[in-house]
Formats: sequence, C-alpha cells, structure tokens
Amino acid sequence: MSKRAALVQAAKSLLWECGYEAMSPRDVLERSGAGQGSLYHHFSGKLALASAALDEIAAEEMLAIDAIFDCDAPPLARIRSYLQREREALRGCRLARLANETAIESAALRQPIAAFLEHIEGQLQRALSEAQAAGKLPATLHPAQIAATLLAIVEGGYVIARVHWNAQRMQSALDGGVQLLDAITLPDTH
Amino acid sequence: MSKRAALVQAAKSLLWECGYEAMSPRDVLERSGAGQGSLYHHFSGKLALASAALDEIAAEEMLAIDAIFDCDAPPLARIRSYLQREREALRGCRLARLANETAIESAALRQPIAAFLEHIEGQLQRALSEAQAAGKLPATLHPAQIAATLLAIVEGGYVIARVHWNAQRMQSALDGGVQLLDAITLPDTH
DNA sequence: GTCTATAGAACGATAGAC
DNA sequence: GTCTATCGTTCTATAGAC
Repeated sequence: MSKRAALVQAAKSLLWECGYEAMSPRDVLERSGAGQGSLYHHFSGKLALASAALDEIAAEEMLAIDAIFDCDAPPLARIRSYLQREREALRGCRLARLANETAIESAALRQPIAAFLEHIEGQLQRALSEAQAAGKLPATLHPAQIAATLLAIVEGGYVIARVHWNAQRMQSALDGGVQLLDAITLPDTH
Repeated sequence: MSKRAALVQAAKSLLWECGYEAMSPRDVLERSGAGQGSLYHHFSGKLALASAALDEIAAEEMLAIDAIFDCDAPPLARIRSYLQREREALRGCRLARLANETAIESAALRQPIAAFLEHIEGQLQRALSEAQAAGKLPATLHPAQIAATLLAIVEGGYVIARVHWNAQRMQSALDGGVQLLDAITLPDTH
C-alpha cells in the first residue's frame, strides 16, 4: 500500500474514533507508519487529508445504503430494514458525527457528508412515494418531509445513545419509528 | 458580577458556539475579563468549569421545556408546540451538540446533558400517555418509544441542518414529524 | 480572590536531505 | 516520494505576588 493510501486509511479510522478536530496529524502518522513529509507531499494539510478520507467513507457507506434499498422487497419493508439495520450506536454516525465541529463550515468536509445524507433521503423518499402510489400510505403525507424525519430519527438516535452512553436508547427511538410506520400503513383494500 | 459568575457565563456562551474541546481557557478568560488565577481558584480545571456551565444551561432549558408542556392545551397540541418551537437550527442543540466529543465519556459533562434529554422524553411520554388514555392515539403504540423517536427527530434535525448548512432541512424533518403525529391521531368517536 | 508570568506538552506546518 | 528535524503557536495548568 502506498503511503498516500495508508494515510487516508488511518485518517478514515481516526475520523470515526475522534472526529476532525481531535484527529491530530501526529496520530495519523503514527497509525499509518508514514512520515511528516508524506502527508504534506500528498495533501495540502490536515483539511485536505480529512476531505479525501471522507470522500472514501461516503462512497463506502452509500454502497451499503444501496444494498439495503435496491432489492425486491416491498417499499415499506426496505425502510424497516434501514431503520433496523445493525448499528454501533455509541460510535456515532460515521459521517454525520462531524456535524457539530467548527470545521463543518468548510465545504471540503461538509460536501461528502451532505452527499451521504442526501443519498439516504433520496432512497427513503423513493420508497415512500412507491408505497404511496401502491395505496399503502395516506396520500396526505409528503414523502420528502417524511424521508427527512426518518433520517432524523436515525441521526438523533445516535446522539441520544451517546449522551446516555447507552446503545439501547437509540434502539428505542428506532423501535418507535417502526411503530409509527406501522401505524400509518393502510390495510389492503381487496 | 463575581469573577466566578463571569467565568461560568463566558463558558456557557462558548460551549454553545464552539463545543467543549474547541473552548480554550484563554477564550473564556478573554470573554469573562478574568485572569488565569480566578479560573483555577474557583475550578479544578476546564472540565469542572464546563460542568458547572452545563448545569446552568440544563436548568434554564428544562424551565423552557416545562413552559411548553405544563399548560392546559390538549396533550397532542403540547407535543406539536414542542416540535414547532422556534429553534436556531444551525447553532445546534445547546446541550446535545456535545454528544460527539470525546469528553462526553466524562460523567461530569454527560450528566447535565442526559438529564436535559431525559426531562424532554418524560414530558413527551406523559403527553403521549395522556392522549392514549383519552382515546386519541392507538393503544398499540408504546409511549416511551414514541417519545424517544420524537426527541430523536429534533436532535437529528439539528444534525441534518448543520451538515447541509441549511436551517430549512431541520424544518422539513420537524414538519414530517407533525404529519406523522396527525396521521396517527384517531378521530373523535362521539 | 484576583492578578501576571511562565511552565511543559501538543498543535499544525515547513525545511531540506536523500 | 519519503524521511527526520525543527519551527512558531496554542494548549491546559501551575507559581507566586498582591
């Protein structure tokens, strides 16, 4: 593996563990086995390295999202699969955990994270629209907003779990989300 | 105002603006007008100062929550008021914005934030149970889990807004939450 | 209780040899 | 492309005068 790849790999793991501000170039060098020179040869600085790492993380995670949604299951089942997916609640969302760092104001960091969330919302909205077209959901609901709500349940679940330092807290929020989904599902009319 | 109070006041504003790790004692001293000595006379260190500041913030915010919930409006209207409350989405949740910092593992920081979230969940759960008892909600829903879900919508809404750097994104998530609440509300049967 | 001066370590980045 | 050595700054905390 090239030193550049090793640096990006180390940054990817450290960004999840520590976030951006708390990830020091020193940590990255130690974990990757590279020297200072390699880092500043391949990247203009810490921000550019983190941006490259987030690009890779976002690409990986979007593939995982598509693996859930691009299947033959009925639309509401796909949403349930997304909500009930296995998660490491206490580690936080691999991308959105950076949301509250000052550096999120930099587009280089924000863009890959925003693309990831947008991708999830798109899949959720598609599934909701499909369910609505099939008469499984009330026509009064707005798929775009419900999609945002479902994504918020997941991202908020991570936050709650970390504050209580208890993974079960996220599970409760997700379970409630599934209950809401079940409660608004219309019975078949044939 | 005593220097101690000035230090806590400065910490309260900086914690919201920057978070914990990014809040340096230097910033606190500059904003409060106090010297190094005052800080380390009144507090054992940065962590103790932040803990005291968070205690005050949590107390203030819980009062604001009670102002919404302790009123004569019907239970589901109180929940709607909470969801539709005015918020500064891009600033993030004044307390839970610290959720993804390493220091959240310290009980001194976590406890006031956890108490705040717990307080909200309690109010939501009470309102949901009341609505259920009045026949306004399906008996199949679990108030504790729905309460966690509603809180997650709010906390997740902050995250999404910050990632997109667009306050409207939080609004969409909250609007969807209100739609879900309306969709599960049972019609009066008299 | 409050101040200024300073400590020792870690920060992000640069220099320059190979 | 990779390395080691080092820069100037900022970090959190302590010392000690008043």
